Amino acid sequence: MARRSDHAPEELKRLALESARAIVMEEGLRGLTVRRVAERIGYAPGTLYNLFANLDDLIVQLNAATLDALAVVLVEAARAELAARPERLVEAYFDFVESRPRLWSLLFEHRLPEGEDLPDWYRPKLAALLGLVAEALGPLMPDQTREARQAATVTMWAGLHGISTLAVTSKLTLVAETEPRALGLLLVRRMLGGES
Amino acid sequence: MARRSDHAPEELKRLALESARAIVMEEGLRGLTVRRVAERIGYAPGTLYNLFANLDDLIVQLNAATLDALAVVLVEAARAELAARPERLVEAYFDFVESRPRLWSLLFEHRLPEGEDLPDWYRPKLAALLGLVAEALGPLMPDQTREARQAATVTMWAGLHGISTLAVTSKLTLVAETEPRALGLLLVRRMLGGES
DNA sequence: ACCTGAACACCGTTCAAGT
DNA sequence: ACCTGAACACCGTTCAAGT
Repeated sequence: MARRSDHAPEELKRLALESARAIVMEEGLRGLTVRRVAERIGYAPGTLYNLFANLDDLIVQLNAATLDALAVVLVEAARAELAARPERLVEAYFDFVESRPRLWSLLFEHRLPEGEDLPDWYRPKLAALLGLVAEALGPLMPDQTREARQAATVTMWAGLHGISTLAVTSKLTLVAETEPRALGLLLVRRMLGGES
Repeated sequence: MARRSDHAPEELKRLALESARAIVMEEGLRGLTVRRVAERIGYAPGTLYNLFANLDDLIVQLNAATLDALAVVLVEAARAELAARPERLVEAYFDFVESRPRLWSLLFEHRLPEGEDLPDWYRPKLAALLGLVAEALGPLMPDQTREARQAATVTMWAGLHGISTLAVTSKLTLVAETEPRALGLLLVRRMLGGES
């Protein structure tokens, strides 16, 4: 058999990524298999290998879409007036994580095989997110060198990631009596040189 | 056949965990399978189910051993005189991560199946590590309430985790021109209220 | 050009049968 | 009491054969 359906290849890819997203949102990485995605879109498993190099490639593309969605909410938060930005950004970040914990987890739970690197088009997405935060918060660190501002931004970024990861895997709750987002805000304020 | 070897069950468990550790150090989580561990210790796959509930249980026990090893190096670092502790702790932490990146990655890459919780004996290990850091650095935050000190400690802990994770998965290098451990030290100093 | 379905080489886990 | 080996129900991936 062939040409089982009349989906254009781009359409089919979109469908596959959407099915994968649904599976991850329901069951996390453990539930995501090539065969289940194929079944969900009504094609044979082999068909997915016309659309993606392999399962890792599919996951990386799903993660890229998640990063794009995160960028959208952070851009919105960065529109706030300068003084409100730290809080708004932290709120937006944690809202995002808490509204799709498994999708967000996939961003860091998935690792490429030993020796494989993220594709070239992926890294600019990461850099853009960082740049967005740096631009939004940079004015709050006026007396710092560019290098110092960059270091502070990256540290905030990684720190928010760490707090969220531990919170999502419940490795924080039993050890901290403070809400993750309060810790995030504390981190950002201290990194900005605030005394709060 | 039976009683293939004369290993006491505790000895056999130790051997299995050691084989698992070796596999992870060489190939990471992706290379770690029940069948390969069994082969490595010279037993049938089914035997491992006499020693562990399943593969997740084996991994959790391996991770517990990793946490114990981390505790050892942090205790040593915490012996330094008060002013040197932040730097010594950060150095010890990153030395640990960089000397066994895949073993350390396993701590966070592995997730229990949906709805399963870490065993009761695991959480005190986490709490003890946090407590160790809190005790070592608490005196550097004398004018803070107990709650504030705890929040600061947890934030540092999660932040170091975030920096290390992103560094190990090379999601930091292309975006930061600063060494991970320098970012870690920056984080800790700022969280302690330093102006550096 | 695209898709199928079977095949291959793996998995985790269970369990009757052996000692 | 402990271990084996086969079985079961899955995997990711490939590829000849079909349209």
